[in-house]
Amino acid sequence: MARPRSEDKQQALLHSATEVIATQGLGASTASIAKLAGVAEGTLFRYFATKDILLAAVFDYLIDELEACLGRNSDSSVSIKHRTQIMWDNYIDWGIANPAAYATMNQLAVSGKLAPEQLDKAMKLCGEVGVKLEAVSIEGLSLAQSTEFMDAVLTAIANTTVALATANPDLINAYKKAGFGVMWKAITPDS
Amino acid sequence: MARPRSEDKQQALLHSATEVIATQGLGASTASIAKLAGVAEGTLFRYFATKDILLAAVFDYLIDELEACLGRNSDSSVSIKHRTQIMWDNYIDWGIANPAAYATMNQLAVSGKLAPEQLDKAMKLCGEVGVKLEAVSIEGLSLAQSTEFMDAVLTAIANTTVALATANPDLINAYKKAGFGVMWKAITPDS
Amino acid sequence: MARPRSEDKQQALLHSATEVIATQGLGASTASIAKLAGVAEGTLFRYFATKDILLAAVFDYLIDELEACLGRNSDSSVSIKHRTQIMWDNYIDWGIANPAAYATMNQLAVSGKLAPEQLDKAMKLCGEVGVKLEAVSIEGLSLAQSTEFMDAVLTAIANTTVALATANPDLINAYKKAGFGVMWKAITPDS
Amino acid sequence: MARPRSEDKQQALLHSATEVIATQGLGASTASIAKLAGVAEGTLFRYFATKDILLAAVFDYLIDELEACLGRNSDSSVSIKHRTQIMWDNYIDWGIANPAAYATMNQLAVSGKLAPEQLDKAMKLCGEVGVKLEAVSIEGLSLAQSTEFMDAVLTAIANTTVALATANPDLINAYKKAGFGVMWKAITPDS
DNA sequence: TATGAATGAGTATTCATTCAT
DNA sequence: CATGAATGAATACTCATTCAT
Repeated sequence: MARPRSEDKQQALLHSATEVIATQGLGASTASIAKLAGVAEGTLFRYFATKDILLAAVFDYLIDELEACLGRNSDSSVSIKHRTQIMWDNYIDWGIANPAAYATMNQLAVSGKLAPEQLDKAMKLCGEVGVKLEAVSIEGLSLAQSTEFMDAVLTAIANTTVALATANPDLINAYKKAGFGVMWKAITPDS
Repeated sequence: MARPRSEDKQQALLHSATEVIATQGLGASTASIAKLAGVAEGTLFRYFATKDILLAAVFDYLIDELEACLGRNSDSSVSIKHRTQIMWDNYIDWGIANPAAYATMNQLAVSGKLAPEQLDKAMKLCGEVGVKLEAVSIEGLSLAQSTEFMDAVLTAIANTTVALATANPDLINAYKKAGFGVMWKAITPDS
Repeated sequence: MARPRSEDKQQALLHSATEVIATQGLGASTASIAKLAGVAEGTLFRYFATKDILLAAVFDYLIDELEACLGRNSDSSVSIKHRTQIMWDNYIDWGIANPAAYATMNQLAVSGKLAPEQLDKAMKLCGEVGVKLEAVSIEGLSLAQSTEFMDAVLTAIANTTVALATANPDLINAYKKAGFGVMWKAITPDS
Repeated sequence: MARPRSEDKQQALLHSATEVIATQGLGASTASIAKLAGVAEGTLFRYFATKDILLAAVFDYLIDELEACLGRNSDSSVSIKHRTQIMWDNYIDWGIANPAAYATMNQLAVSGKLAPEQLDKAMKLCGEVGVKLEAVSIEGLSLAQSTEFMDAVLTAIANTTVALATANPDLINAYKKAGFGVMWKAITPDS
């Protein structure tokens, strides 16, 4: 199975899978994904040899999309808290603006079908939001373990924020702000 | 007059479903659930008319189990923080001791197959861990919304803690403590 | 399986089966029949060892009911045509008044589950409507065969009449009269 | 570009369904129909999305076959009665020659699974046998209702004739002739 | 390379019948 | 004798995957 020609079709399939899984769950048929992508049933398997491979690719694709939206906060002229808040806002906004992507990512994350590295990468990405903080070491945990833990907590709070904000679109800004406040308190070492 | 319906079989099915779903996902077949429970395929449907009804019942069953394990911390002679920590520890311990239950609850929670009331109840239950805190009102949110948000954050941090502790059983106590610390900071209003 | 006690339950089951089959077809479950009859699932099988035996009994039961309604036209003081018309009217009226019985009889008649004798009896019964006519012998057929043929034709016309009359309740009398006219012409030998 | 959908398989399925239903009734399994047709179980559902759709298609298929066999009696040089008799004979002959088709049509006709238009078409087709007769109006019925009634009677007599002739193959010609005689008397207005 | 027809194992669910109570 | 819980084979239908065109 040589890498097939059309980049377009590959993207269309990943996008279609995101939408279909968001509404129908992981049990969504490959046929329905192919249909929404505008390709034939068999064509899907030229790009992704099995359904599980497709699902893993969807996760990677969504992580990449999310990463692209987060942007880089290399501007060091503003405070670390402010830079963090900008990334936080980007993250929440992305989640709200792409509910299908958000839902599908969650489904995949708990599906047990992803390689550990994929989940790690997702965690890391979220962690980046607060990564410039001087690393905190938690009692009883190595530095790496502490960071992993903090990343995970941050991710969890962010997802919670997205979920509630999506459910109450009128209060997006309030949730965004509240989430940031809670997150900041959670990951900031005691003074 | 006929054989009475067996409470045992109902429990066996709920338990079996928990185990099977934890390893095979929500797509686990009703046949495999019945088999592990030691009953005939058709018997499952005498107790749960459809698979979806079974799934919802599994969630309720797990919530009830969790609730029973949390216990009541009515002993008012100790500080509120200490009482909260006891419940927190119980919650984390339960999650670690029952990984199948934990995994299945998570799968169900994101499945979209549960009634809103069920999810609410789960959130409330977790929120109870910190419920004795004087309620905090978050800027821009009503009191109820603030509480809902805090409950959700608490749940998210707890789940994160369970996940990491389960993955690194040697560090259970460290994660438990770290999780509590982070959670406490997160839900405590700024002084 | 000794003949069970309750005549009532037997009748209730036959009646229930008639109603249920009329609406759900021969695939209607024994459970639903038992339920409508107000008895337990297993009880049905004390009265009718198998579903097929029940179905056959339903047919016999309906034939008996029909027979009872037709009455006897032993009053020889009126003309044969008039006596025939009275029976015809009774037959059509019964079909219209008992649509479930009529529908179920038809379903059973084409089901292939009845013994030939049962179908014969049904035909004979219908044939009785015109039985007092001097038997006509049709060219190429024995007397018995001629009678059988005439009975069948009569039955067919009667059923047709019932079907159309039921579909257009306003025109019951017109159909009844038209049906009789056609039937009479059909079975009357050429003068 | 892919394998074209096979007209053969569609026909094979319709034919197979006709045979299987004739012997096993409408409860015949889709698996058995597919097997006799020589295709996989799943293939059946590519051609007919549900069993009910298949059943309806079988009816249409049989009506078409019957129609083709009836032929046209446009030869106006012979008397109307003679032309009618030719069609009558064709109809009866078809029924006798295709007992499975005949049985299946009857089962379907009383199954309640057909659209009214389908039953209408069948009736019309049979009615065509006698259609050239000047339309008779029956007392109390509109012209359309009279025609419908006559069509139904004609169909009923024809089916009766087929049934008896099939049961007694030696007497086919006698029944055919007798049936025509009765039918002709039935539908001819009184002089 | 793209297509979609074909496949057959797998799914949830039903049901006639049995039998412990 | 009546009950209804238990059974497991059977059913309509789905779907990931293959392969002829």
